[in-house]
Amino acid sequence: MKVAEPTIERLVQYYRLLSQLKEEGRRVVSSQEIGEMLGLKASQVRKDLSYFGEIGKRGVGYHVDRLHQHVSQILSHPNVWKIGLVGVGRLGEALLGHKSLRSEKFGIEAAFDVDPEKVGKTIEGVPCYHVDEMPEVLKEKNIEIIILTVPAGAAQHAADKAVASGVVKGILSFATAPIAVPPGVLVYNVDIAAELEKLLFYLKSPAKEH
Amino acid sequence: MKVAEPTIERLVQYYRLLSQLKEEGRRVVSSQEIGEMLGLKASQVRKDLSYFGEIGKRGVGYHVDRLHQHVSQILSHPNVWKIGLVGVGRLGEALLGHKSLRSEKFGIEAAFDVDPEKVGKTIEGVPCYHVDEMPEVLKEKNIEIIILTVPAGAAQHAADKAVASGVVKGILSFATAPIAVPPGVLVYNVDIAAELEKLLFYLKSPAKEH
DNA sequence: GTTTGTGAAGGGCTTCACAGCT
DNA sequence: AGCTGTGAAGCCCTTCACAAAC
Repeated sequence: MKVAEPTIERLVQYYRLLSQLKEEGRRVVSSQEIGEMLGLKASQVRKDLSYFGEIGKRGVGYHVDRLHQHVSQILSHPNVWKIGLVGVGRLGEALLGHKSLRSEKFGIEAAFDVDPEKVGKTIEGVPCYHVDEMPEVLKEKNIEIIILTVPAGAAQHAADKAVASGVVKGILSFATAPIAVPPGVLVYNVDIAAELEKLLFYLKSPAKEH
Repeated sequence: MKVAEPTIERLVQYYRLLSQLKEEGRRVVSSQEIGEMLGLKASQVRKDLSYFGEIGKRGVGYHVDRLHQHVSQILSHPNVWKIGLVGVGRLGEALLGHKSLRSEKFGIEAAFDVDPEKVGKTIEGVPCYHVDEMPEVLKEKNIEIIILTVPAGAAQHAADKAVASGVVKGILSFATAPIAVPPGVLVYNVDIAAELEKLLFYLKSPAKEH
């Protein structure tokens, strides 16, 4: 089954909204209502949800509990992902303690840095190792995901070292530098500075509403 | 002139790369080379750069200095943007000290929180005010951009308060909740948890290389 | 010969519009 | 009558391919 990336992004939003509606005791919701709450067209919502089978009831809408479980199923994975975080600077430390990076579905199991002040300590409940120990620790703990929060200049080197372990399948990078990886490894970039620059550009030249 | 959002995002990358090439003393670069360094097709690079006039030399390539200045011009703005950061938690504090959010083109001028421990202090060189003081401080300092790093539950309220000042034009939100703003205010979202979920989804069901 | 600039083609995501259930 | 599911249309961005410039 082929699913577009924007659809997956919205599914995460649907999931959050449905969790909330469920808590509020809401039983049924329409694509129209979901759209209004998330700023999307109703047709977009229906198309997204229809990719994974007919789940709504025509003339009625979507049953909140049922849809919640359905979306959860789509986003679920068989095993619990183990994550390693490389670069325990301010941003890295912030992410180590970030609530949305803790769940029953994944968790940060190890941190890595070069600072002797940090190596050997436990930060936000996560043990910190030296970057040189990465290959062994990643293999030992079977860590398949890496969060990269190192300075741009160190990003490629850190990525290489992580990938060399042979167990890393995906990297979420916050570095403002493009990183190259061998085929089979998936990289997503979160470029905070670029997001800000985009915002500033469209504020300068008023064009469209995002 | 109509410019696509993905183009602006890439322009930021071109700018960074050109700054680096300039420092290395490089004089000329081709679209092919830029593409290889950033992981883009050469035709994409040329199309992006051509939106803003003919800047390359056929048969030669792009003059690094000239192109650097040209891209800088495109991304530039007449005034220096002043930014306010709302929510001095771990993530907020990390962003206050983040190098890529400091430049001659913009800067964080004020932080806001409700924690009495933080209000009145100067954090990473930025004075911290109480959230209740936002309207006056924003107006006084003429702060037009807001970075939102508050918990999801507080995001809409904080956004409302900031927008109520009347001077805020753009919001960069890190909250995992959609925020509604009146027309004329531009919102960009950085959803870290959603990026991670996307990565995990495509790792589960091996599909395309990003 | 080399590399840019660009119209045209291609591909992918969104929106429309309506058939199909309830 | 109300709302979903979906083929078709529309729109936007990327890629191609080649003429034009050096």
